[in-house]
Amino acid sequence: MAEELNVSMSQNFIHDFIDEDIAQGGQYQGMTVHTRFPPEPNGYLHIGHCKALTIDFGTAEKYGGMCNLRFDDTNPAKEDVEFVDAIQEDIHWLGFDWGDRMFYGSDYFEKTYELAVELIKKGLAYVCELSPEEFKAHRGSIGVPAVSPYRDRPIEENLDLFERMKNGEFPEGSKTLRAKIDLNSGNFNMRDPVIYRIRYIEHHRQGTKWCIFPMYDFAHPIQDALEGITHSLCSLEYEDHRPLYNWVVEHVSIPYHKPRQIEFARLGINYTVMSKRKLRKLVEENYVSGWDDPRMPTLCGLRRRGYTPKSIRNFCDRIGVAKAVNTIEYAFLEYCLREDLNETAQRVMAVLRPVKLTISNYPEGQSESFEVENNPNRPEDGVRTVTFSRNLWVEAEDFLPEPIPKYKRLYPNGPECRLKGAYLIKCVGYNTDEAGNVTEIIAEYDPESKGGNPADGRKVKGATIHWVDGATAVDAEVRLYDNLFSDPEPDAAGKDFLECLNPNSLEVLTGCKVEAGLAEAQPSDRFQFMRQGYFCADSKDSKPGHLVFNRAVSLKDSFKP
RNA sequence: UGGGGUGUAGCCAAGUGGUAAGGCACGGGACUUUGACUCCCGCAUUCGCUGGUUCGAGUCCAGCCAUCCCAGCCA
Repeated sequence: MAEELNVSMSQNFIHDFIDEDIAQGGQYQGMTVHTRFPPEPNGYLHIGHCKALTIDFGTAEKYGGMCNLRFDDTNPAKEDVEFVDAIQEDIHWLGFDWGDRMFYGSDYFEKTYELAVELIKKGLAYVCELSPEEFKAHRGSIGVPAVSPYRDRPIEENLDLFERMKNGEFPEGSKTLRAKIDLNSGNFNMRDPVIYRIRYIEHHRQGTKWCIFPMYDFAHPIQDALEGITHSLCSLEYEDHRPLYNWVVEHVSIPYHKPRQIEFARLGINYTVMSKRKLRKLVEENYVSGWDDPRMPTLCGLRRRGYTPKSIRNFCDRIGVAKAVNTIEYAFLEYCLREDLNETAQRVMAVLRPVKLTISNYPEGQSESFEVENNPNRPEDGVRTVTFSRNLWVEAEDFLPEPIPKYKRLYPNGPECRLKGAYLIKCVGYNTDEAGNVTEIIAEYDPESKGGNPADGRKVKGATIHWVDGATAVDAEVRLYDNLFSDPEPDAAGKDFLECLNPNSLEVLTGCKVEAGLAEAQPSDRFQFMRQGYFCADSKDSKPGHLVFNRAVSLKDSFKP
């Protein structure tokens, strides 16, 4: 199903680490590099996840290994099946394939429990009865060690208590299982971290079978080891957890091998919120129409917005992989899209802000048709037929009563311009309403320039202008989007991200003229035109298409009124 | 002032002791039946700062500064 995307991963510091591991042999001797992509099913995937996806799948592929898809569902309070399905769909849409290696962290609950028991038997874990509040009070502080009065409980007693925790004999929050590591560590993750907690919540897969759930720090390394993952790639905020990750791998008996965690910086894009918590708020409180609202940075949102899988993957590959906190400019994402669209998009002419153009010397009632190439870069894409008559619609900004410097479009006695694919014209006048708004542009055409080619071969000074035929053009309801956020950027200091919502982010225009050929194809669709020059159909099932306007308006401009 | 990271151009980013790649953005020009695309040209005498080692330092050493993450029974 995945088309050949031709996106290859370039060498980065993670590869350097892996190369060292392979060169040194040791625990990686003879092993194939395997990675995993471990989303927690508590939201939709966004473009930030695509960076991780690209790194996880790309690294495995580079070394001839596999990348597993594993749902990290060890916290029953936050997870839902809705997200499990959506996540799979989005990963496939991007073109990544995990084959038959899809797992759930919760499928390892039995094994994880056994390993916890093993830890207890080794004297490396104990049941603690501190309440959450007491736990905080006993946590210690910088330079002050943590304490737990239950630390030296006999092994037999721990075993008994832990089993009874599993059997549901104790209320939530009353007991935890803690790893016995170092109450003095400057790294608080090592101050006897909780590795199991009691939760009487139905799990989306396990139902009510369990009432104790392993913490991420305990479950993740075990899952990695069980699946034969050699390199567990994650984001920077887990650096502090690596000692704990290694501790678990070291002290738990999994005959397989010992995976290595490597961290990289997550993706940041300006004017874009990447926090799952915040995106969830936007959806739940109806600031947007849903997870796939075209203004969302989710993969399904970007898809509706007209982004192609290839463009997103190219983007993720090109931004690089490093450990420095980064904020990529939105313009770079746009560039990656334009690049792909320019290659593949079927062109069509459209007029967003129509102004009537009358060809005064073209006979009333006459009509003819022209063929226009669908994609000038790909002749094999063929041509489409457009009709032409005396009355046309052109973009309002293609006319000015008084020219400004370097303006080479329509204005009275201005330069000869070409109506794309049709004729050469010269503007001879215009009409306005009482308020002075331009209502009609008057022009004369050169009958000897059919197809836009003047008979005498003279060069055209003016620009080539897009147009649609007033006789056959179809009105479409159009949505013109700005970015969801504007200056100040979301997450700007002291600003709640909701305060940064762009009030103009959704603009509904009607009366947009669309070339007949396009509108006839899907007469009932409401097309959403994006400023960048592409659009997508309103419903998820409709096939996205693309328009290329005569002038692209950079998203950046929309931030500056 | 505890622990863990990171600082190379407006934004990313390569660089692993031999004289600062590349991309985006931006500016200029050519070309063009999309002011698009394409093509040229320009864009860090300097790598957070200060010292030190060296014939030679973005790379090694020391100190300093800035900045991000961590005190969930979240992941």
